[in-house]
Amino acid sequence: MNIGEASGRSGLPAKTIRYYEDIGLIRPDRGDNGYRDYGADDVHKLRFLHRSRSLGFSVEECRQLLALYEDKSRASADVKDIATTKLTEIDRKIRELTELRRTLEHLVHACHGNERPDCPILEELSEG
Amino acid sequence: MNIGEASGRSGLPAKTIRYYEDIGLIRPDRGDNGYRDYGADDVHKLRFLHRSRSLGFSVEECRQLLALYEDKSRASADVKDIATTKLTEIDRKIRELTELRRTLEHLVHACHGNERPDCPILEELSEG
DNA sequence: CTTGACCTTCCAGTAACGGGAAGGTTCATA
DNA sequence: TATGAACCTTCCCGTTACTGGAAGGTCAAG
Repeated sequence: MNIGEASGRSGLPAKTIRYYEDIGLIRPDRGDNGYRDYGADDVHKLRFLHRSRSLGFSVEECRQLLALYEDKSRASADVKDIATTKLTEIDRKIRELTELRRTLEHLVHACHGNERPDCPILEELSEG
Repeated sequence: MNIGEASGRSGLPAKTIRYYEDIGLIRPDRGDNGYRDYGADDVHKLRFLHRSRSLGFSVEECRQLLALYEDKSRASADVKDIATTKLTEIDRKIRELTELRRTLEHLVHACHGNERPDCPILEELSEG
């Protein structure tokens, strides 16, 4: 199938699919006309990539996961390590954002948001 | 003062300070030797930038905040609008990450992480 | 035979810097 | 006075993961 259909089936934009080929994640066949030709397994990989990217794995992590997925002799512990590390990162991000949220909300509440020029938000930003 | 001292006082790397100049956020004087020469107000602005960047405002938002900060006739409502929008964004990010976290944790718990090649994480990634 | 929807490659840009090269300046020390 | 370290300068490339667009080839329908 052409890239348009592979795009439709995988949910990834054609541009992204070409990019994934550029960086060596997939290697579709080519037709006589030069068009890329995707098989069912290619689409399967693309869906795998789509899903793991949307779960917050970086492209390089996806490359590792894909390699593990294709290596029938790999240990599931390898995969679990990657996912656990990612979980820790997500936890940290959530903590940071929550802290940020608290500070920002404090500022927003302190500002009366009227026509007068005095603004506690700017004052705190300039001193903090 | 030279860029090194401005860096030390503002907490921003010298590279970042030069970058902020490139994109027009600050305009320090220059000495006869070509060195940048920062005054107390420059450092003040740099600290303002440092603080607002660390609160999650983009550089362009910082540019707006800085303009508002320097515009003595602005209404505090303008500032509050920017901060409130940012707060909404942060809330959305926290929600997305929390959802991600839940899915990933589910996967990690489902994986026994032993030497056998079957792995629920990879299976779900390839189907999801 | 033409039109429009595909497809191709390549080039450039995004956000916000960081690394490092090549070279000038300043200051303390031998 | 020389010299070496520690500054400073500009410039260019690399990062992440794409996205947009230009210029041009291909294909199916009418």
